[in-house]
Amino acid sequence: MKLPESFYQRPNVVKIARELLGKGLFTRAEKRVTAGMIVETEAYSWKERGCHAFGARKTQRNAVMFAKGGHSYVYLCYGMHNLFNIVTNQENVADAILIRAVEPMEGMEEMKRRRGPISNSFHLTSGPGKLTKALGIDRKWNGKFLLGNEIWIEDFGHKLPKNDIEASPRIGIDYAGEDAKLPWRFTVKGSLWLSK
DNA sequence: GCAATGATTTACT
DNA sequence: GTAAATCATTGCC
Repeated sequence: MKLPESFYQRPNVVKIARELLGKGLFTRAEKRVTAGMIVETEAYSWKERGCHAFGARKTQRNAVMFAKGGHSYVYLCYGMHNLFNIVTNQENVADAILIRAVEPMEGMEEMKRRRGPISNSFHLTSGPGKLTKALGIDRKWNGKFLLGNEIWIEDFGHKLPKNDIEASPRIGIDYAGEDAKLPWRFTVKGSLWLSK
């Protein structure tokens, strides 16, 4: 079943990031459904430098982070990669969770088609820029609500033992200084689909 | 108005 | 291991 609105609107973004592991991310693009199990997330909060909305600075790009929890935040990085985030917390509190990797579940052939014939299946969704391409997410998906029929997250009853979850520092945000060391990255231990 | 740069991926040395 | 690709957003002039 789909995760309820209330799941995203709780105040502790780090806790939500951890709980998203093992959940299913579904998209319906070009009339085809594709889905993957979330195996890697990172939490971002307006209180630390790693976040686009650091210090509650609102800009045109990150405006959707200030919406209430349960919206999607998609933006372009390095000029060519769409990164997918989930907005959490209450309205005007800019917290978000970056989905860094998923394990393919449904629509494998469709995802391979979008990614091109070159990449083998293990590289299909093992990175934030790759999974958005595989699932058909691009910047037009920014600001969508995660309870519609285009994109949503399901709890499909996957059992994830607590000791299979690992926390580590986030990746690629060296510019954030001390905040870069926060152990706000969560991964499923031993998954073959983690980003490298 | 304009230059700097990034929550990355890929290919090549 | 290193570097290039490539562009919207940002912040400063």
